[in-house]
Amino acid sequence: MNSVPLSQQASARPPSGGETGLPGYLKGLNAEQRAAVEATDGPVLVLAGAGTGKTRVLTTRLAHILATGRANPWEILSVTFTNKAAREMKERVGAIIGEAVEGLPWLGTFHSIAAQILRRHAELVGLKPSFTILDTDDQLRLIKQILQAEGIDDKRWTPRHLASLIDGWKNRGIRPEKLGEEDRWTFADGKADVLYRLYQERLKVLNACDFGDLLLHNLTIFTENADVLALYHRRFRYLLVDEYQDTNVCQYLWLRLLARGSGNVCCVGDDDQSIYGWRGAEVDNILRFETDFPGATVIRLERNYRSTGHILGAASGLIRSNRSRLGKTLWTEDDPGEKVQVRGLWDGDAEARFVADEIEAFVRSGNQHNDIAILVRASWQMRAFEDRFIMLGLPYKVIGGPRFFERAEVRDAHAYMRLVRSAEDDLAFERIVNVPKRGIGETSVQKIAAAARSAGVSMSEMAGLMVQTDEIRGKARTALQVFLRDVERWRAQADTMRHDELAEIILDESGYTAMWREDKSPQAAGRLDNLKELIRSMGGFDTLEAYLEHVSLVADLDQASDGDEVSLMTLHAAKGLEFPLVFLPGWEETVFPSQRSLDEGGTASLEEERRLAYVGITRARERAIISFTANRMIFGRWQSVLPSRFIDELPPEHAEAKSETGYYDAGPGFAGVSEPADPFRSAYDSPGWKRFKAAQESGARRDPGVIEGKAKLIESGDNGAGGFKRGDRVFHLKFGYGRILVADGAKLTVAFDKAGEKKVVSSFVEKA
DNA sequence: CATCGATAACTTTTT
DNA sequence: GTTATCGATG
Repeated sequence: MNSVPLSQQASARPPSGGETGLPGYLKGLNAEQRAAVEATDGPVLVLAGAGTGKTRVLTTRLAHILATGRANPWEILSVTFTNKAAREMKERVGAIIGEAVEGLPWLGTFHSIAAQILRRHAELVGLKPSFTILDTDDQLRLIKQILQAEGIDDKRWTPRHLASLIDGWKNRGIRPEKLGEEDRWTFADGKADVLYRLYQERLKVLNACDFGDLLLHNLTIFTENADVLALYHRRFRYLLVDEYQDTNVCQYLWLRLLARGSGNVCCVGDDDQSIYGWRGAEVDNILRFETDFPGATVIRLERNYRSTGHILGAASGLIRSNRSRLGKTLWTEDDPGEKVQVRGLWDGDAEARFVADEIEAFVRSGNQHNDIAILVRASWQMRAFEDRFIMLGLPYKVIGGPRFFERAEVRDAHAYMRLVRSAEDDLAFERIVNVPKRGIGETSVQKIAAAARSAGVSMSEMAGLMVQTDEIRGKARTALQVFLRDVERWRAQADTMRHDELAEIILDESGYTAMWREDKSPQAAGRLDNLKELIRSMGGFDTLEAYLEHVSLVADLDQASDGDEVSLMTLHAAKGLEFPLVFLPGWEETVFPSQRSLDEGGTASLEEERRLAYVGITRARERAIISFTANRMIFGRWQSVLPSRFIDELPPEHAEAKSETGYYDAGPGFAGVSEPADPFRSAYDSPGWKRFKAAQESGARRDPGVIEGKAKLIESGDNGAGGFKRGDRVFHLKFGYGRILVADGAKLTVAFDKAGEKKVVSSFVEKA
């Protein structure tokens, strides 16, 4: 997923070892790394700082246990957080051992392993082994239905809110009956426990569970069935946990139960890189490790093989402001390199221009776009960069972003398949009875739902009954008849046909593909491509079940990682990656640290923001460039903003403010530049200055008169190269259809139907 | 029952 | 600035 070529991924570059008589895989590890590999028995905590060769230690350790015959591949439980990490580990262990690692059946993410276990013992928690795993979307719709059924105002108490509460409880291992008195009152005037229970009951009826249930059900099974737990105690002789700082309470309890068997549990992590507190991760888990597992060996990896001295110095200085941490001191033998740069800009557009200019200069001096990443706090910040890059024709890719399996068209297609596979799947039924529009409206669906629920049968079944009565009339009735008959037919075909072929037929015959083909919106083409991609990726699985399991546990499809492109992503998505040049824009109070972290959560959440900053800086190998602006458009409104406190916390000896324009020199107190009068601040606050800068900086963009003036001038020069000329209709992947206003060589000014007037490079559009 | 327009609510971060 | 939702109209 989203990967950068291997050469760019975290990789230790230890000194070449001169040891002889050692197994090859141990050579080249430094003393601490080797200790971490060889401490196989008992509880071990490896505190692996950024860039200290964590993945290498983990994979070598696994290889070591196998190579020394301490355990068979199926006796090792290795858990990671992301599928990417799991995949990488499989690959690297395979490379060391030199054979296929299909034999590591218990290497995977927490969720995929929990799902595996749950499928084997589903009956113990009242599910059938074929249970479906709901995604957030299904979950929300289910909760909404429950709220409506209970007569709760779903505006005042949003499904989203309840979903996040339930999620939080599950993360902490709390089942409905154990919900505390005070938690009850967190939602709908004391009804929280009732709603939580109803939700769980409804899941059971649907033979489904949500993400949090995967682990929570495991916990229930283990605590209530000693024999089952004993089975896994016997099975797992070694436990290996990656990114331990990201575990939540439920995952921690799960691990503790399993570790009670062999006692050989090795957790690798970095408390300074704990950035998932908002979804239940407990830094405490790693901070408490030594008390939780008495007699634990703790090994610190502090030698960094990734970044220059200044980058490490800046990052270390920053993270020192955090109070709750175990404390590590990263060091390197590399050059100090160049200081971390800090740049102040006027607004977001200026920042994007600055970054793009720096990128072009960097590439001109012989570097690759692939060597560069821009890391932002939140995805809305990406827009300014994308706009600029599109205009310049600068190649870039967004890592993370909207995910394939969560796209509406993909989920619709899945719903069709789910319904064909199982008539019981009410959520799937509801989702697509009327997609594409068949004339079966809200009222009909509600009628079916109500009747089905009171009769205790599935909606499909109830619909089948109702078309034979006068319950539903007219257009809706015939449409429903046709729909049910179609589903029946597909279901009959399912036995004799490959599942990907069938999927194609379903999408065709249901009119779903046609719906998008007739859609003229800019995204329609992309959606059709996604459907094609979906069919293609289904082909890679033996059964429909295997495919559906995959999509519910894997967040994304592998992105083709070819092409020389700048990477644009959030700080969260950047964890584990590294780049020679890293841009860290948007370092302003309320943006980073985010408003939310300032409003709620107190010190803990501010410290998490700081860790995020730390993660950002430590992604850089050679250069890190931090920037902030004086004005930022937030919610479509211009606000003047202050430089982030994190900038003040950078040690002056490792960071420097660079300024060319002269209107900004240094942030308040930054870099030891003491400016008692603080001219910068006062200048910024002066309205006159603002008006002046606003006029000067952004006149061209914000004043339509200027643009038109320029446009007219060039227009008279008429057509440009590339076969595009004024008046041509064009299509752009992001902006949709539009008409060319100005063609100036490869630079086009296009009035897009939806997106408005944009400047783009001709290679980004095609004739419509 | 569907379509269009207005309005309100909103943005972290994701297995 | 956008996207989801709601209400009035065809």
